[in-house]
Amino acid sequence: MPNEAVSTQVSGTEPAIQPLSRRERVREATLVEIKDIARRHLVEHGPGGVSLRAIARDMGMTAPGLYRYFSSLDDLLLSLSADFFTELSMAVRTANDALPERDVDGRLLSSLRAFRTWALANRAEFTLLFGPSHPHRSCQHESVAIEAGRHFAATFLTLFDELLQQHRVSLPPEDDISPELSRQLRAFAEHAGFTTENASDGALRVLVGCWVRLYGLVCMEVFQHMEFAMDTMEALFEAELSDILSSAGVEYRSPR
Amino acid sequence: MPNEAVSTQVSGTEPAIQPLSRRERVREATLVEIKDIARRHLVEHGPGGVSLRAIARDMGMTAPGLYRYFSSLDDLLLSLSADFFTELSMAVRTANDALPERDVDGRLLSSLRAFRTWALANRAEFTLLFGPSHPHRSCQHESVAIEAGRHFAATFLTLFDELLQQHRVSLPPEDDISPELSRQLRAFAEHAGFTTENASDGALRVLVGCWVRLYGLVCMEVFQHMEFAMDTMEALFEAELSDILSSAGVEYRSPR
DNA sequence: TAATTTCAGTAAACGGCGTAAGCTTACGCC
DNA sequence: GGCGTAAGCTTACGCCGTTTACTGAAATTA
Repeated sequence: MPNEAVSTQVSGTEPAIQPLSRRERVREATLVEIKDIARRHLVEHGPGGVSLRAIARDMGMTAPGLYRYFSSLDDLLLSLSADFFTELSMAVRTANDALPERDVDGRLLSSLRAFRTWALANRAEFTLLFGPSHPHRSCQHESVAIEAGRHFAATFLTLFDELLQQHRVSLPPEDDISPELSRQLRAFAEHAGFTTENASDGALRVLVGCWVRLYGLVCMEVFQHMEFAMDTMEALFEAELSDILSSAGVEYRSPR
Repeated sequence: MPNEAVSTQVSGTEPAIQPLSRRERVREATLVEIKDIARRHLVEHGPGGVSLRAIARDMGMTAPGLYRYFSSLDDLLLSLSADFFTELSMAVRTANDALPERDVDGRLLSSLRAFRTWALANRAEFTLLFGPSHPHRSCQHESVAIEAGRHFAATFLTLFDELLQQHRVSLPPEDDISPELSRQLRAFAEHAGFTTENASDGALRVLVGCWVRLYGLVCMEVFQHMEFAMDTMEALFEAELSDILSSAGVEYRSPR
């Protein structure tokens, strides 16, 4: 039994070393080729414009062959989603790491801008991640993508957590938060894996408020619902960014 | 030439009286039947789950026959979009008209809640209107839908205008608005047909800010990106609504 | 080395799709 | 009664996802 593989890997993170058999190496290569081509089609024709047959044709093979790699078209798109989430996470983290650690404000600004930048440079991919969810395949365990999504969320959550560590966030008055809202905020925190001591209801309220605003802003731009009037929404984004962050006690600085 | 039709109609708004020939009546009936069934499919299978063949099958006819009514599937969906925009406009207007005219705050609150309510009761329809735009058919003159969309926007714009008439909106400091942003805000106002004297840069800034937040909030709920943590986002919506409107000088009141 | 298992990829087929071209048939008008 | 218009049909083309049964080569075992 030479070239034993995958038997004692650490977890899903990294395959420890690389005792990949030849079979497994070529399989891995085919897998990434499929995903590369699928992404190209996604970018060129949007979600819904991705088809197994066209992908297979581009690779010089037949569609049923792809079923050795993905159990369905949906499965392929889910796998792509996972990739995109980690790519987006990396983009944000990179922007974050470009600034000195103690400059929390700068890192936050930079991270949020990186989110928008990635979204605009990868509209179709963003749509897949943050656009309308499929009607039938509900949010239920689409393991890969959901896990990557959680990981992406953590990127922002830790950043926000750092902000909380420093006193500065001005929290909304306690009685502004209804019991109902409080319950839902705590449920959110739990499911998102945000269980710090610092996470008071007020802090969660601010966090979610910021996220919703950022999300709306970027969606509007990516989905092009202002296209008829604005060529780019950069200026509006910066203005809103300033507002959003000031609600979290962060001092705005213009980019560059 | 009895039963003369459509010769002297006022415009696209209403066919004046109803000198519709029998032919035209039955055609009209078929047309609404197609759209009714299409909407059912849209609701049941989402956009992308609407197919001419399935619609035709449900009506007991064949797909090519539908081309007598719509020049393509896309054309049908566009026509549906237009209908949905006017339906949504009506829902908002109805909520607005339920309160006394001088209660601007109340009418605004009621209108924004009606927007969310309609969106949640008509997820698929909302997605068609406000979800990702098709990649290839850019926003270019999709006449019917674009016109209905403009009409919908006007619903909110007039409401906001009333708010401006009364001094109360506290405008952001002038120098908070970059020249770039100013230019884009004015472009937006012009394209949206919002040309009141009251529309200072500051006012436009507040208006667009409110709209973006409302949009993001409702998108997040309709697209179910918080589903994993929150069953309903009602509480969060009310909390954000309070924030949003306070930025426009409107006093929040809880519903009912 | 020979036998055997595993598995990537194929061909054929089923049912579904949007759409174009050409034909039939009935309604509405003179 | 005759005729034009247009609604709806048939047929056809080329896409699509997915299933089934198969081939043949590589990897494993003996």
